Amino acid sequence: MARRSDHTREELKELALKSTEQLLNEKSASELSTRQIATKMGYTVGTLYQIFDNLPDLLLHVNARTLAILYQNCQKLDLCDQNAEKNILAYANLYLQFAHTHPGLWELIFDSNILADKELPDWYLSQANALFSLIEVQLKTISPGKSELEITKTSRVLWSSVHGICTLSINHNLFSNSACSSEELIQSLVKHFIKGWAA
Amino acid sequence: MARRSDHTREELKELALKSTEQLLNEKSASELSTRQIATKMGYTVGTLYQIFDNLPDLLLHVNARTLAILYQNCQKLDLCDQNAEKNILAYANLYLQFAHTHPGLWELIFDSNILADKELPDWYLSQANALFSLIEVQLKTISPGKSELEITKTSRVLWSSVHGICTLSINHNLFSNSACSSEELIQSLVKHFIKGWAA
DNA sequence: AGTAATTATTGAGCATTGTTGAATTTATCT
DNA sequence: AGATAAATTCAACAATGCTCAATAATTACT
Repeated sequence: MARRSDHTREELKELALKSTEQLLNEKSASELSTRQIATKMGYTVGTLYQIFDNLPDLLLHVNARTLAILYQNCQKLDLCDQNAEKNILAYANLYLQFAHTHPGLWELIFDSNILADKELPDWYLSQANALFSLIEVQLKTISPGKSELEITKTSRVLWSSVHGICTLSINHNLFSNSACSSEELIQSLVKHFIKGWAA
Repeated sequence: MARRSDHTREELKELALKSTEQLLNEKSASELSTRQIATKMGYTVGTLYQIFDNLPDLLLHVNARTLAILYQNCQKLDLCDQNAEKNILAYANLYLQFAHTHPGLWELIFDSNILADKELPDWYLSQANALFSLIEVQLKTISPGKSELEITKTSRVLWSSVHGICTLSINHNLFSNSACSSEELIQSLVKHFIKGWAA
């Protein structure tokens, strides 16, 4: 039996998230189980349910950390002051690369089944909005004249489109026979869309 | 006990697919179960496993029918000979509307967990390619000079992007606080991308 | 220090899942 | 009719998320 003073509540939370993230490096989100996570922590399921409401709740917290890491990585990029399109492409490629190197974590963010259609809490939505803001900043330098709503809309279009390319090229191989890499697709998207949008 | 001459093998297959499709009108793909499907058919699970290898196999056949319906709907559209951009937008809106009116069927197509990462068979991939071809036809009328590879690539970009917008606006409400409808996002995408691409 | 109250942890138990295979029922053929 | 073949059923298995009484460990109090 794990001694109850081995970890504080906070440490247990951290331990649970870390264990889940490790498991997601080896297997897909749908193969996760509470017993597996608990075992990896060195505890049993009961303890898990003392920290999180349920599995979807745990996974939501994993997702929050993933979004935070994505945001941090975005901020580490050394952007080019003169070329906003280049910056947006850098963001997009970072997104794509993250999806490739951490497919488990990435899939989990968009797996609506596993998250059980819970209403996303505000603290979670603001994290997502922070990522949108990065693109909006760049869009404003391209077309300072456009309205705030137009900037918002366009950031959503770009994000969703990049996301769609990641989804279809990673999870599903509907494109298998074609010789187009996802990098090429994303480059085409960003280049042509911004060209047409800024005109 | 269902009499064994009640349905032929083919009729059972049809019955299973129809029952699954009906269930997907009421609940999401992750809530499906073999026992539920069998009950709706008026049979038990064993019979189901005589027709399909397993649940992923059954769902793959459901998806094939969904793709076929999508393709049929696309062909029913009365296209405008003079305006390829308009046609592509019509395809995109049809796609979006289908996702809205049949969320269960639509989610299932892209649920990699439920399909268990099976290699997609050729007959399935060709159905998907048929849909791509529709867009390629339109793209060629816009820019007859572009190479075959460029046309292929661009159809993938457009499809994936439209798909991404559907995904993020239907399954997940990351955009909840913004006032952008998915129709607007798709219109922006198609309009600006094609403008920049054709230039 | 010793006992009582509190809190953490466990693990058996419940309903449900996909899948299998032996038993049973139904149809066909001689 | 009797035998063979095939379709259908259902009990069983392992694994799932989650719960809750029992147990163990720590703290509080006298």
